[in-house]
Amino acid sequence: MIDQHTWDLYDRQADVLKALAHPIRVAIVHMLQDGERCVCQIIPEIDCDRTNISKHLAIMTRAGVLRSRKDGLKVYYSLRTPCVANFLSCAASTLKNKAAEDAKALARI
Amino acid sequence: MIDQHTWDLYDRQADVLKALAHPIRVAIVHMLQDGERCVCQIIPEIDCDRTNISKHLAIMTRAGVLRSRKDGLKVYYSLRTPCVANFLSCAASTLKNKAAEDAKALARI
DNA sequence: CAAGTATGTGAGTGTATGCTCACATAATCT
DNA sequence: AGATTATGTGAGCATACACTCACATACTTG
Repeated sequence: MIDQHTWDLYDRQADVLKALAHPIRVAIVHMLQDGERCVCQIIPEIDCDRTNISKHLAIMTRAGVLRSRKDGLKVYYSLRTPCVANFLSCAASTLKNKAAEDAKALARI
Repeated sequence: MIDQHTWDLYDRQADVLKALAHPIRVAIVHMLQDGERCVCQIIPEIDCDRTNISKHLAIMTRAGVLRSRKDGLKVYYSLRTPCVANFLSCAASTLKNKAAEDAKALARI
């Protein structure tokens, strides 16, 4: 049986993962892989309501995935922990792997 | 502007992350780090409804995170892509990192 | 083949999440 | 100071998700 303290940890780890589990947030993390960007650079790349992006940035910041820095009118966001970028490539290889196994399974039929 | 094909990729990457973004599923991935387990081994570790665990396993399998293998009455689950285990340690260091920065920010006040 | 064991599924309900709109704040510029 | 630009926030609605219960399937064993 998993004890309460361990569940708390799993809860918070899940929160970090939740913070990345949305296509728009994946896109933002992808953009930030090459360094910090201000909101005004992120908005034109992602075709959706401005305030929506603000909220996605807030979610990731609250979860500890992003860090923000204000410079004049602009707010710059960056990845707080670079390892989160690996999530994306691992997710990609998971998809590839599954596609390959599914194809093999079909071939067997 | 991000094109449609790239959004499709982000969508599917987000699906993989969603498949891990739940405390129970984090716990299961944690268990499977040391190798495959049958459902009957997972259930007693996690104190919740049996059918609920079935559904969480189905979600992760559909997303390509887990693989299942039937042996007699039992079904054994394992990680399809070992790199997903890194998610947990990266999530943990994200939490640690954020805590450290928050503490530093408080100290500055 | 009947009973038992291990696991999966569909329907219904409650809660959480995402999105948009109107409004708020904060720094800059004239 | 007043106007403008960049960003954030709260309320309300729509959708998605997690959970439970009753039921279904599939293999095994007497």
